[in-house]
Amino acid sequence: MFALVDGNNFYASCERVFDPSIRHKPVVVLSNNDGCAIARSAEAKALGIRMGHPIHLVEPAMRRQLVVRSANFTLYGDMSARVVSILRDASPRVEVYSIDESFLDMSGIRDREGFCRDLRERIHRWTGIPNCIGIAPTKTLAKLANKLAKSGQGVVTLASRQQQEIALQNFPVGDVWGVGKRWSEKLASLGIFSAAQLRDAPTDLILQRFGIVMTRTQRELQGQTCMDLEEVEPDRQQILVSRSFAERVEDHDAVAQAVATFAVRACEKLRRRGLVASAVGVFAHTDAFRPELKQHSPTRMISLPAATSDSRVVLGTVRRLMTGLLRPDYGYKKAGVTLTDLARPSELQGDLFSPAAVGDDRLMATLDQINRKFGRGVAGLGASGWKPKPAWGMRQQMLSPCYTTSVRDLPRATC
DNA sequence: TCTGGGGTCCTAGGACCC
DNA sequence: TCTGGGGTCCTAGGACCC
Repeated sequence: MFALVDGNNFYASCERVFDPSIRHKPVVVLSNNDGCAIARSAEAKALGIRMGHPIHLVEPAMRRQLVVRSANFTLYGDMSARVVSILRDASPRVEVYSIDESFLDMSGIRDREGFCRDLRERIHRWTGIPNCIGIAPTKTLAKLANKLAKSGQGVVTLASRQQQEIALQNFPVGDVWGVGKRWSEKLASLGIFSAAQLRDAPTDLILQRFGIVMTRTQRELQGQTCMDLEEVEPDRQQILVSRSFAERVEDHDAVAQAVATFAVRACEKLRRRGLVASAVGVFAHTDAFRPELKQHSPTRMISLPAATSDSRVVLGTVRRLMTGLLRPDYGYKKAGVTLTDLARPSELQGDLFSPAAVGDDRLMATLDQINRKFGRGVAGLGASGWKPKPAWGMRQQMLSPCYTTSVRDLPRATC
């Protein structure tokens, strides 16, 4: 039996924890560059603000009613860690599925509903994050139960066949975990509209039309566990750092500096996970939302002679990849760096004549330590350019303080 | 003026091997 | 004239997730 704990409107709720003045207002959190809505409070949803909707397309009159915030992932990540620590305290087996969702193993717990009600209350009281919990024999059903819990009850159990029957009859198939927009359209064309209909559809038809993944979903809806709790996060296969720029950038040096910055950041992520990369890629895009402008989306990838997590090695590679990549007189709107062929250094295949991995681990560890202690970007490499306001910077005009991770941003109480 | 970022898995098709 | 069977690896594209 699984429980899925999910923070309600997570990013919007994080914004509210330290700013009571926006508690009952329609709050919208925007994506990087203040582009699209990526979280909405209940009030904002009620006003019709859709997920992923570009904020500049919202009517000005409506826009004025909203409390709009730039995404503050430092804050959300820290709040998430607080919630997870409560979960780990409550249950020995936890899978952190995303920044705002975790699965818990419910086996051995007699009064599951009571347990989850307590847990829900504790999370809210200790962190300020409202949340809901769904309980069911499979992850897919637990996700479904969680969605039902959002409409008021807070905790929903779908343990018995009877409970599942009523719930699945009325549950739109497009809201089932693993069924996206495309699949739900295709399912509709086959006369499948509800979760119950998908559960009861002929398996060979589902396999033939949708593949193995959907049949797994179907089995999970039938109550058969296909997905276990993954307590240990599997190693990444790829690390990608990319950003859209606030403005189109024609200066190739500025793009190169942006890409260098992303490469350094990607290497930090790589080292943090204890991995090394054997391939490096770069890409850039012009502004796809301006079809009248000249478009160019170059991409390049190269295998390294030896695996590394050394920023200097990756930067040198990135510099070579960037040479001649961009076209003169084109304005670029986005760029990124990918690290692939990731591995643990101990698992690398050696070579008689050259080392399996290269780089100075101690130097990099020192660099990481300095930046952890004194703040990101305190020490680094010159290729990033080091400008306080680079041409490729992000737009973040409504950023909230990092209340929980920066001493300067500690909330103040006045009396 | 303004449109995110970071992942996963599966499948089909082509190149290549013996 | 005739032209197999079995496999791997890679890539691109498509679907999904938060």
